[in-house]
Amino acid sequence: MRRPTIVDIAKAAGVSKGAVSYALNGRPGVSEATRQRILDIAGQLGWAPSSAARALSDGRADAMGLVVDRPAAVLGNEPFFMQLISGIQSVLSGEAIPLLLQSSTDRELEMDIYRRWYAERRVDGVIMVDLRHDDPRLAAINAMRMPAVIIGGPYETGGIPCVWSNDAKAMHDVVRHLAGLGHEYIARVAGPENLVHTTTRSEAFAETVSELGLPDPEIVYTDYSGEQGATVTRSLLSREKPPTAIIFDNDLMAVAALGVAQEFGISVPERLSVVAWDDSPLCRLVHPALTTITRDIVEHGSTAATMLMDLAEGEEAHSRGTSPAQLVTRASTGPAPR
Amino acid sequence: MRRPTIVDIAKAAGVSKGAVSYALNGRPGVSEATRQRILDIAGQLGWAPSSAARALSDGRADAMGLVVDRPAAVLGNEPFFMQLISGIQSVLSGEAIPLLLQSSTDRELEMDIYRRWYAERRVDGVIMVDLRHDDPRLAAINAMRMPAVIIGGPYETGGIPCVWSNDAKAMHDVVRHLAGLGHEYIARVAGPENLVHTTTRSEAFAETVSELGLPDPEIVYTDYSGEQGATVTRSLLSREKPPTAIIFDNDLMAVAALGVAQEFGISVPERLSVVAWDDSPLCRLVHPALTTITRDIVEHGSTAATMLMDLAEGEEAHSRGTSPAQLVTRASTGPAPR
DNA sequence: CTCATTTTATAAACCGGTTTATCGCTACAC
DNA sequence: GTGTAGCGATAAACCGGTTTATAAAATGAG
Repeated sequence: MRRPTIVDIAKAAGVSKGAVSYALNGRPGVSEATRQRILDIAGQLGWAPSSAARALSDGRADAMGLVVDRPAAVLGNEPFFMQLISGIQSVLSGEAIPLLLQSSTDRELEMDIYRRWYAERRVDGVIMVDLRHDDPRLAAINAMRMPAVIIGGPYETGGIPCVWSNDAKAMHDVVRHLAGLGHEYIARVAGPENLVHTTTRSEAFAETVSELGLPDPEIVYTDYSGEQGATVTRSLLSREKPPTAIIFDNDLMAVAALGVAQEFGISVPERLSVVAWDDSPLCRLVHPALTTITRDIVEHGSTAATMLMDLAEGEEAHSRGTSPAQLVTRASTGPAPR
Repeated sequence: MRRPTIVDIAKAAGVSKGAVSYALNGRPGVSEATRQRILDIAGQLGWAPSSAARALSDGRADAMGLVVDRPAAVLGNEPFFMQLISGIQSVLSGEAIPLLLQSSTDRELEMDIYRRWYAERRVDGVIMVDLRHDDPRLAAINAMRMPAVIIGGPYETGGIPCVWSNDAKAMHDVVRHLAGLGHEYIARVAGPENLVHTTTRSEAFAETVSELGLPDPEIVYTDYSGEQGATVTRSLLSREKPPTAIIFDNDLMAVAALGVAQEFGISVPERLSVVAWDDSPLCRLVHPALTTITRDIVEHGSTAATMLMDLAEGEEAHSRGTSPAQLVTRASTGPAPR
């Protein structure tokens, strides 16, 4: 039951190793008859190339990597990552390139993993998520000269190509939607402050609010968890002058807010409008269904994977924006209470 | 910026390749002084062993694989997988062993992936999920003699060791809980019928119901999606004699059911009790909070990974049960309406 | 002091592919 | 008939490690 090698094939076909290699890779150097004979024998023996031998010989790993730097518990509840992964897979699977996945607990460990993967020739490149301000990973990646693509940006990427979505525009749309419904006191419950895209959204939020001449808004930062979403919502609704609309940075916190509102006897959307970010089945299932910003996360993944493949081939890759995010209005937003 | 090899180290230290190998692997054959010198130089050069070269030389891949055979869209909404993965990672990361992840669309493709991975020496073993009746993967794995561990069972595993949870006992507890609250018409909204654990739960459900002398129950099979959960719930609640309690096979469908109940003006738990399966933050966030069966999914992953490592070392591994599933009663279950 | 043993180190083979250099042979142009 | 391409195939080097066989040097026993 030993796994067959090209030497086994060569013996069986009565030719040399080299001839077998040419035949199996479809390159010139063998006659058509010999090629067919070799292919047949390889098929019979159930041969598959040893990725280790290939990698050693041509220096390519034929694998890509993704490190996810969030607490494992949070992960399972963020549809974002699995959607991203499935987008990545849709491209890589076609090339029979596996994705190496490892979760990490902090950035230092994450950089170690990158270094090790690349030094060990386990991957040809990586996709990076959760871009931070002054992100130390950028310098590390650049120093290693490892092909990489960032999900996020387009600023502060240190010259590394990225796949970005126009969060500022999306936030603008949300605020205008709410203002159009008569809301004046709009709050924003954001993700972690050190993430670049959190700041991008916050700035767009503040800008649009001020453009519209609305009172100074409140922004609260969280760790994306449902617990913090609930806590923050409770605190906001307990104010003397509570907001009439809240924009959340993911779906889980918005769902938690619905629960808190119900607990407070505040009906949605009559007395409070709620907006989530990144659509998921969850947003459609809860009652009232959540108004959200819908982005095509799967597309983010497939675009990034395609760019990474190009980079690994030695070609250039340029940052790309994704299809624009859409505001999907559902039952959780309505006219501001009088 | 070429990645350094042991030859570079050997040159720098003025010794042979072999000496470097001994030094780096902590085996006898070099003096303590030489070993230190070599280690220092390796550190300075930022050397890491080429996994390809190692794999080629000792025949080990130092990687494990997981194929997820569900539609990508469903994946993002199932906390199960990310939790399982994080459990697996918690063991593998410690050994610096990456996890190869690939999603597939059908079982044939999945078996191809296993075959290729193993033939290409990309993995030393795999973890299999979603055990089905007459699962063709079992024969394939056994024929390849590839180390593997199944999440599920303990029946129909074809002799492959597994990590299983006592679903029958859990289902028994749920039904008794509901019966204790006075419920007689209890329905079960299950996952796909061809999964072994779905049948296990269905049998336990039917058995317990009949033991308690309750009327013949209804079981409906779905694809786990929120949409089907909602559709089925709608149909059940439209019956002339609707169930007063419904047990779902995951959390998403239970959440969908809460929405449908609200839509129908049926209050939970006063007129309908709802039970979910596998706890997640979601179950705590919705209103009313969902009564669920809680299993330690992360533990499933870590146990499976440990067993797989043993198998790959050539040791035997025996199937193991996990810590028992717990019924967590929350606000979504209450006394049956009169 | 000699001989046996252990320690330290090296050269070379090996893992399974890819690739380069080489060679014999046929086909073709001149 | 000679020179030159071009085809089909092979031998051998190479990728970066591990491991075996072997040799030289240091150590110990008698």
